[in-house]
Amino acid sequence: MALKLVRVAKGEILQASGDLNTKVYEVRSGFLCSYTIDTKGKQYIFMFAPENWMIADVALPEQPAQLFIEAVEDSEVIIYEKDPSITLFEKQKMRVCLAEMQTRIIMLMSEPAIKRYEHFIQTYPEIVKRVPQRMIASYLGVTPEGLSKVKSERKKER
Amino acid sequence: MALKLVRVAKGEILQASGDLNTKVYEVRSGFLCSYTIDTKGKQYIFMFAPENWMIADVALPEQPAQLFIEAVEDSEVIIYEKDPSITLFEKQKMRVCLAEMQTRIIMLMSEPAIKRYEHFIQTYPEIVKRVPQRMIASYLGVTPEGLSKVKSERKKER
DNA sequence: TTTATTTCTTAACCTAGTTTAATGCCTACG
DNA sequence: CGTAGGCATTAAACTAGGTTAAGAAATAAA
Repeated sequence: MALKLVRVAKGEILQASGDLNTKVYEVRSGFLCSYTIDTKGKQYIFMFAPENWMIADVALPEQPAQLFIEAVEDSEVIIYEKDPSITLFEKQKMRVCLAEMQTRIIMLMSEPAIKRYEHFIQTYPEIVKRVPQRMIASYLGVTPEGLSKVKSERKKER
Repeated sequence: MALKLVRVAKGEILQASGDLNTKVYEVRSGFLCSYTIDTKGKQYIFMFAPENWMIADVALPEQPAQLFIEAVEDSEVIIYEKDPSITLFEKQKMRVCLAEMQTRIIMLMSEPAIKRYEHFIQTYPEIVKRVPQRMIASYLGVTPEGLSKVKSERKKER
């Protein structure tokens, strides 16, 4: 399997939405994330990937990528060519990712923004320290303003 | 790997939320679905599984299941013990399911209910024929009333 | 067929979260 | 040092969709 180690600087884009032959990225150090952008230019964080995580667009192989993959911090990344692909995904790391997707869909449907936020900071306290809040808001499916709002409402209640 | 073929009647529950050692189900004939229920008793469809689909709770193995798995029609189901598990998931079928989860998260965050609905009936016209609309609404993260509403608003616009 | 049960739709009201815009805060950079 | 760009917070106005309730329509059961 083709394998490559690259260094990317903060802000660099490893893969863009629309790209064909997407790849699988493993973060050796640093921090990546994936996201989409809608027609109005609004960004939606899809996944965070700190050290030791894998990140990829899991759209079907013939399809163009739905996601951008970008470095949130300077990072060292191992790039796997996707072809023999899913063999990677079955590994433990991918299980965590799958489970996260499941929980996330459920929460997007059934929990209000504040609950999703509280769950997130409890589950991923280290990520909270490393990305701006607006990215967390985006990951949770709320606007930064919306998150600020529900947070301050929650405070008042006490 | 332990393997079992069972017949289940419509409405039968193969696995309940909270169950340990969850299994993987392959639908030979009929139709299954998975869902959660919140504290108020409201149901949220997580996945549909017509013939030849696989369905499972992908929460981590030590964790209790988040999902119920239930027969929407009388069905024949192959049950796989989960242990050697992910080997199954990597198969093509699971890719489709993964891709669907990705698209769904993106759409839950970025598209209004009506767009999600239109995408669904276009992508899965056969499913639309087989399940009541309230289940589709639930899958899309809207209430049945909400779906009726946006549908009739869309009609008026023309 | 008649009855019972579930499903779909409509309507009035309500709320969580969006949008837009302004303000203050940092941090980076000249 | 000052200033420019990104980030967080707040507030006012708005809206998509939720909630509740009731009626119509379709399915299933008897």
